[in-house]
Amino acid sequence: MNIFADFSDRVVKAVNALGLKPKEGGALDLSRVAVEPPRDASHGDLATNAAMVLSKAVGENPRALGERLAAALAEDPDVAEASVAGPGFVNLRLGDEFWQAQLAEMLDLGTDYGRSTVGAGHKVNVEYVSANPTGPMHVGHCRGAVVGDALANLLAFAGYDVTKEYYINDAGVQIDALGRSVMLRYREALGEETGAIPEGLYPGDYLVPVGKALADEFGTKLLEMPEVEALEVVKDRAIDAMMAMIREDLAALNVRHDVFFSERSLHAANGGTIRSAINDLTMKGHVYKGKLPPPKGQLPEDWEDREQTLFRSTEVGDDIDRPLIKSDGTFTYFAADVAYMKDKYARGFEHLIYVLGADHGGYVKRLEALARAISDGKLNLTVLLCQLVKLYRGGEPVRMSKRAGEFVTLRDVIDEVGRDPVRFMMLYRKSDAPLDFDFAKVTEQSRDNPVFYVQYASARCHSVFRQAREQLGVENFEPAALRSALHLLKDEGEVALIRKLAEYPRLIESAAQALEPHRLAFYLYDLASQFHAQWNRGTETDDLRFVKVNHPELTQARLGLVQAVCDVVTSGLALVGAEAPAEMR
RNA sequence: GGUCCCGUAGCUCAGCAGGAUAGAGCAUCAGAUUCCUAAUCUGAGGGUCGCAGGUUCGAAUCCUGCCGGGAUCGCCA
Repeated sequence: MNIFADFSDRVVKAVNALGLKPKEGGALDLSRVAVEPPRDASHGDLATNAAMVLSKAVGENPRALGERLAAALAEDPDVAEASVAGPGFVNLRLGDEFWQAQLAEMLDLGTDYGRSTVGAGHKVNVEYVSANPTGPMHVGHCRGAVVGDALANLLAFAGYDVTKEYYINDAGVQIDALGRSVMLRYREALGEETGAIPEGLYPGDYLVPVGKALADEFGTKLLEMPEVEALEVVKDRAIDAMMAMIREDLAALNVRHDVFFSERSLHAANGGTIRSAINDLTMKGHVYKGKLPPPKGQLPEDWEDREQTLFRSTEVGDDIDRPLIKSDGTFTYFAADVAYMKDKYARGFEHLIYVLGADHGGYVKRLEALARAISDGKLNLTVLLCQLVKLYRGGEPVRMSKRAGEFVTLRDVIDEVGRDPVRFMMLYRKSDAPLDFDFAKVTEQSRDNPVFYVQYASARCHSVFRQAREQLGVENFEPAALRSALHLLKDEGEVALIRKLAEYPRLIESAAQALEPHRLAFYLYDLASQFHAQWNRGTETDDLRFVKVNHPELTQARLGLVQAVCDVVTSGLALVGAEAPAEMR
């Protein structure tokens, strides 16, 4: 349960009970009333801005209104103290019993604690990765993959009906190049002397086994058929092989998609699907034939004014109209997107989320325009642009040359630093800020590394349980036992920890609604920090140790708290896509 | 030139649909190990939130304009 939402209702009730009337007449606007954790814990457990937000409409001094509201809220049995502070905040302090009851509820729910229904089952499609199937995934794909996956996890946890989708760009010139590259490897496998890989083809060694497999399967048969036909076969096999490789890369990163959607399938049957999607747009008056003005600034050298079939996206919010059919009659990449988005809309999605790299920034407006045109404004569309990841090794930038086929693959990164650190670090920054990724630092198992800090909290929880079992001679602590004496948890550090845990449901909801999975990583860091602090207080004050051999009841209560911390850390790390280890070596 | 993103402590960054005295980590300095993993913790110093206006009870947060950095800019995907 989100206690902030709960108390927000209670505050609204209290406001209503005061019988406030707006000066201007009509109904009182309560939409801006909020209940939040106060910035400074010394202010109390909860704070509401209600008095400040309403004072103007009501024509009453905010502090005076606050006093009346505080008096009303003090009637609530869970409220130990209600006071007015600052410009008119009403601060609430809740009784220990309330927090102990919260903890009991957390323990009942286990790792389901924090699961929410704010999503109300709305159908959301999260499209991410969508790397071209022309080679293994490289680091550039990594951030979008993790952000998209964690976001999808988060949305599902918050009650949305989420589909994780991968759009396979298996059409277009890069696939032709892939086909010809593999054809070369195929002939090579048959013993032909093929020489150097020509410019424009993919030189990577990873295509060698694909050529070999073709040689094994077909022998020289492909050489005997017309080249166009042979290339189709080769492309088929090559795409399959590349996607198999990509799926393995994704699995290594703990990324799993529900749907792999092929761009090529849209082009099948002579582009019928795309043609019909364009027809739909045409019927709605969004398509015309014409010429685009040249881009401002410096004119491309080979600029030629040509007539194309254009999407009148400027009428639905874009800056410039966008080509659908090239001057030579073939479809643009965007044309396939029209059909693809139409398909998503037909599948019943209410919200489409695209996780794209910063280099696709120029694509955002036309996608938004397209969503409006296709659905008459009913379809929600959000593009999450992930800024670039800069790789460093001990402070020095890592150079990559795509042309020479020298790039750091995703697999290289995972092998070197491990899956969990990669996932966590990719989320330990908001996605619209660039991210520096230093191999040395991420590998380091130290305080400089937030991944280990959080995972250590999980390990420490398990360690406390191990110690408790040993010292108390108990084989296993029953869930009921952990809950039996929670009333003994009165230390301010313990209650503070429960408060922090109580923020989790609200965090899930707000992070999901804001589409900001990084908040989860920061929350986990904070929680771990508070837990480590409480643990260490036991080193100063013996009474505060979690395991007290002479006080089995108190120990059980504290183990209950440790269990709840463990559950939230485990749950949060699962959303991040990392493990919550029982011990660290 | 157009569009989008960023600008917060020496460095790397948080700041939750505008709220109280702007927070962490690193680095610096001073401390804590007869004690559940010191992979941890406690404390100190460190800020004109790029600049200038505006909106309002209240702005790091919203609006406008500048400055600085990055991404991108017809028939590539």
